[in-house]
Amino acid sequence: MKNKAKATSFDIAHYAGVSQSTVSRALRNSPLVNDETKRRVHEIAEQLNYKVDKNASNLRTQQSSTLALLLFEDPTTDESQINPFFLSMLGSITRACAKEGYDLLVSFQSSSSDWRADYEDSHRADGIILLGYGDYLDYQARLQELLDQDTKFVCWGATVDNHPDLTVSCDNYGGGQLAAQHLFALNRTDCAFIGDASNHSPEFFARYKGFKDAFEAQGVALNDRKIANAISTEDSGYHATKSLIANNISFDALFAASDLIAIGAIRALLEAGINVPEDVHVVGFDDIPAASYVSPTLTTVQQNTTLAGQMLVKNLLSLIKNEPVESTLLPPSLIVRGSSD
Amino acid sequence: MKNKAKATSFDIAHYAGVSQSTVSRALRNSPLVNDETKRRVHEIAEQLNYKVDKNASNLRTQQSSTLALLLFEDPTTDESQINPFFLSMLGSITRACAKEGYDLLVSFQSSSSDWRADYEDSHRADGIILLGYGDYLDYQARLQELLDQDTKFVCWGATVDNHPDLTVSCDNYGGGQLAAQHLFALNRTDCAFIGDASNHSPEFFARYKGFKDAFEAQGVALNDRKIANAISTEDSGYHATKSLIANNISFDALFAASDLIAIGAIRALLEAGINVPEDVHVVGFDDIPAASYVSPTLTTVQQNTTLAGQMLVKNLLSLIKNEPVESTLLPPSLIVRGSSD
DNA sequence: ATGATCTGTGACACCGGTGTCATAATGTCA
DNA sequence: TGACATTATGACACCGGTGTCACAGATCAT
Repeated sequence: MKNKAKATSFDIAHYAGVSQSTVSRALRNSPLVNDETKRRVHEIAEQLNYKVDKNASNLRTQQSSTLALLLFEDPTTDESQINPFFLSMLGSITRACAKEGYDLLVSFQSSSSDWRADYEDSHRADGIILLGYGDYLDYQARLQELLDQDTKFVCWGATVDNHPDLTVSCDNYGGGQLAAQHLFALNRTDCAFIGDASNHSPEFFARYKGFKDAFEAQGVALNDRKIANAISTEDSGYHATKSLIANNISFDALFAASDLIAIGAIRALLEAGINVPEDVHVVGFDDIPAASYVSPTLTTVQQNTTLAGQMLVKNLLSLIKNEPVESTLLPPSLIVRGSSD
Repeated sequence: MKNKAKATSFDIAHYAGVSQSTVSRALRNSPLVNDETKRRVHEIAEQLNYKVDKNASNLRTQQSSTLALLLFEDPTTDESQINPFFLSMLGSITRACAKEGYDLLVSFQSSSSDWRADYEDSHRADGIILLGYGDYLDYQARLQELLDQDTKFVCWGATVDNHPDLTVSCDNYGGGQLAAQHLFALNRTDCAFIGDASNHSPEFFARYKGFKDAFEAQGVALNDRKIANAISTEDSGYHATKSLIANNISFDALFAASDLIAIGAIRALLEAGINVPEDVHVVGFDDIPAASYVSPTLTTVQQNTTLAGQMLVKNLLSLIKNEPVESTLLPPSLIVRGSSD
C-alpha cells in the first residue's frame, strides 16, 4: 500500500477481474451482484485501502450526505466567547448527524456581512440548520429568501412567518411558567426580570410572557419597572442588574432570560451585598454546564439539548426527503439548585 | 428565478452566447477572458443565482477547500458535557478556517470504536485537525497509520513520535512553571496537584513537571503523596480532592491540571469547610469561560485559543501545500483571580 | 508582404463514481 | 425443444465543472 495515488474503483476492477460497474455495485451491496464476487471485491477494496470518492459520488447522485450548521452570534459577543448553550447544541447536533450517517459542516456567521447560506446551492450540503438567539439584521427577510429558493432548512427557536413547521424550539413560554410557579410556591412574588421583554428576541419574550402570565394567573401582577434589558452574556446581565440596583428597585426574586445573564446578575447582587438566595432568589434559563459550578449553584429552566439536536436533524432529514414535518416544541424542565433554595 | 433546477454553467453560456469553457474561466476571473465578456457572464450568473457545484469542482481539481476536525473526548465523559476548552478551540478553528476560505467538517469521536479518519481518503477534506486531551486507545498507533497513509494532519497537544512538527500545543511545562512561581511568590509551598502525574496524559504530565521543577528550582520539593489523579471533568476533580481530604493530607495550595478539575476541587474544599483562597490557594489551567464566573473566581493559566486555532489551521494548510512546517509552542499566561488573591 | 506573437474563444477529454440499457448464461415451463 | 423469465455482468452515457490544446483574428516586427 505504498502507492501514492489513491486507489479507484477501476483499480479494484482490474485486480478482481470484473468491470468497474460491478465493483461500484458490489461495494454498495447491490443485490444484482453475485455473493462471491461481492466478497472478492470487498476484500480487494480493503487491501487497497479504497475509499469511495465522495465528490464523484455526490456529483452523480446530486446529494451530499452532509448538513450545514450556521451558528449566529450576537454581533456584540466577543470572538472567543460563544454562548455555551449553543455549543452544547452543536455537540448534540454533531452526534445526531453522525448517528444518521451525515457529516456536519459548521460555520459561524459572526456578522451579517458574511451571511453565507449557499451550502445547498453549491451542493456542499443537503440542508441547513440555523442556530442562534434573537433576530438579526434582515433575519426574516433572509429566511424568506431561503424559502423562495426552496432551500431545505430548519431553525432553532425563531419561527419563520407562516412556516412554523420549519422550527424546532423549546417551549419557552412554558419554561417561563415553570420559573414563575417555582418562585410563587416559595412565596417570592416581587420579581425582577432581566432579558428582553420586547418582541426583539422572540425566545426571550416568550420566556417573559410565560413568566408573567403564570404570575397573573395567581393574581400577582409584575411591575414593569422591574424589567431590565440584556443580551445573553454574563456582562450584560451584570450591568442590567446593577442598573436596577442603582435605581433602588427592590425585588425578592429575579428571573433571567438565560443562565449567562443570571450568572452576571448574581455577581451584581453579591457585589451590592444582596444575598442569594436569602434576599433574592435567582432563576436562569438553559442549564449550561456553568450553572452547576457557580456558587450558589443556579436554579434554572433546563432545555434538553440532546433531544433538540436530534429533532433538528430528524426534521431536516424529513424535509429533505419531502416527508411531512411537524412543528416541534420541546418541554423544558425546572432544575432547582442553590440560588432558590 | 422560479426554476426548480439549479442553473449550471451551460445555462449561463447559453444566455451569454459564449461557450461553457469561457463561462468557467470568466467566473474564476481568468485573465484569458475579455473584460466585457466577464462582466456579462458575472451578471447573468448573479441573475440566475448560480453557484459553482462544489462536487464537480472538487472532483476535477482533486481538492475540497475543506478541513475536518476530529474531536476526541474522554470516553467517560457525559454525552452533553464537552470540555469547554475544546469548544472554545472549535470556535477559533472555525473562524480561522473561514478566514482562509476553507469549510470545516466537525466530527466527534466519542469512542474508539467509531474512529473515522477517512475524510481525506474520500476527498471530503484536504486535511485533518485532531483535538483532544490525553491518549486514547491505540492513539499513537493510529497517528502512525495516518502518517503511513500520507494523510495531512495536525494535532493539538499530543506529540506524534518523531514528528513534533505536526503538533501545535501550549507550552504546558512553562504554564506549570508560571503556576508554581505565582504560588511561591505568595509563600504557598505546600502544594497538592490534581490531574495526572503519570505520563498517561502528556499535557497533564508536562504541566505537573513544570510545576514541580519550578518549585525545586527554588529549593522546594513537592510531596508525591499530595498528588491525586483526575481526568478533566468537574466531577473527577471533586472526587480526587475529596479523597485527599479524606486521607488527612494537608496543603495550602492546589494546582489543578485543568479548570474543570479546579472547579471541582474548590467545591470539595468548600464542602469540607476549607476556605479558598484563605486556607488553600487554587490555580487551574485553560481559562475556560466558567473560570471567571465561579466564586471565588479562578486563578488560572490561560491558553490562547484564538491563536491556537489559527496556528493549527495555518500549519495544516502549509502541510497540504507541502511547505515546510515548524513545530509551534504557544506561550501561556497567568490570569490571577480570586482563588489565589 | 510575411512570418511571429498575442488575445480571446471553443472543442474536448477528464475527474471517479452511478444509473440505464443491452446481453450472455442459466434456469423454467409448456 | 422453443419461448420466456432470471441472474450476473459489461458497455456507456452522465453528473458539472476544470485544464489542455487548437485556432481564428488582430497586432507587430522585419
